[in-house]
Amino acid sequence: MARQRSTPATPEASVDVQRAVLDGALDIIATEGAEAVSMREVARRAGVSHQAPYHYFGDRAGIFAAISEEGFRRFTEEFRRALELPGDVAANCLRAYVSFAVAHKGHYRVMFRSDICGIRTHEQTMNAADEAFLTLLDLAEAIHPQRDAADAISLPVALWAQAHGLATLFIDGPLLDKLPPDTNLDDLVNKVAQLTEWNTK
Amino acid sequence: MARQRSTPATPEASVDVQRAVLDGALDIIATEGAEAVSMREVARRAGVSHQAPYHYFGDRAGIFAAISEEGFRRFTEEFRRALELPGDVAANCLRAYVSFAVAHKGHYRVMFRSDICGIRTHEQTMNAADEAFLTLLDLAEAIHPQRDAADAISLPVALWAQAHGLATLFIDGPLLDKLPPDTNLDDLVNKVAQLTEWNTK
DNA sequence: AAACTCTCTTGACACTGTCAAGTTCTCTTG
DNA sequence: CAAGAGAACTTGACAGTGTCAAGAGAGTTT
Repeated sequence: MARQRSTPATPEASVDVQRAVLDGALDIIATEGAEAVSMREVARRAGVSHQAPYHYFGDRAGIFAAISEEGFRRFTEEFRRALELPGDVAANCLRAYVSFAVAHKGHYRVMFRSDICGIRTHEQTMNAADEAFLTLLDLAEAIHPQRDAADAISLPVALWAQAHGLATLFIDGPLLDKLPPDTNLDDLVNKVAQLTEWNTK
Repeated sequence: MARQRSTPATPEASVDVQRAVLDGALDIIATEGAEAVSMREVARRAGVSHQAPYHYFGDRAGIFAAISEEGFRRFTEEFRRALELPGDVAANCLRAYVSFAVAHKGHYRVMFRSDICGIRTHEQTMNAADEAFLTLLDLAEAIHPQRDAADAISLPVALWAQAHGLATLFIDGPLLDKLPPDTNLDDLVNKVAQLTEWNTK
């Protein structure tokens, strides 16, 4: 009832449809997984014809690419904030990484599925992913500024692996079934952070 | 030409069909991803009718469950071997974990996709996964035997996250695009292992 | 030889992604 | 202010999909 306009072909309305399609897809991905996303189902949820989503996104892959692009942009924002917090920067960033994955399950699931994320096929998605990767390099730099220039990649990879592994185990892996039922995930992330020392010799 | 028998309804032949279905599916998963697996395509590759795979596996989920069960069993074997190697046990196991994922991409991709792995729905798959998890606990025990019994889970989780993160970044993530083209993956795994110290205070 | 079971096959159904071709509205241009 | 352009859709069609239902033909058991 908020919107007065009822003419559908305005730019404003088109944003609504785009958003509704993405939100519908995200909801399906978060609850049922990416496989369950069908063009016709998201169209149905958005209250448009089965062909309307094609107008904006080209095809199914286009929807996933849009989702992962949005995900990478939001991720970059949140991760940058964590980078500037006072205290243990590695622990802060690990927390931020895992929090993002848990809070934006739909986005995260698409972002790190190379078969559907669209990084290789959609330029804007690739750019967004590149920017996210830069924040990771910044974290490595913050942890160990004067590291060997010839091996600038090992520490970022190690950091990323830990965070990504934890995140995917939480949202998709069988880990949750293995934990004691009263486990607090934040505490666990903190403990893992405490347990880890990066040997920067 | 190796097989003389041409009667299809023998137990021997049925094993062939089962195996052919799984191998066909694994090939599709490793090259195109799990989405691309269709009952009719694996049937076609196995040279049987589109309904034959249902006889053995019930449905699509049944094929994935069989694949991840097989994957967990093989994984347990290989990981146990690494546990008993001389030298740095953490590094050995990290190498074994990542090697398994890279060498058995099809299996690994299914094993750690909670939406299709069948751990929650297929008992035998769950049992195989449980056994694999036990090997991980053994690794943690080998690294730090006298750790706090009240927090027996943090170290296994930290180890698992690192290995799983590295493995998934290698086989599915955008990491490979970020690495210098001449990077040796084994070397990188070794460097990550060297970089990591578990703070067992 | 009859019944049963295992290993499949054929046929049908609703559903899917996507191509092609309208249709309806808004906005710009003359 | 009429005409055209273009955006934002819709309707229709097609081949391909997962899966249910109902067999068919071997082999084994009784």
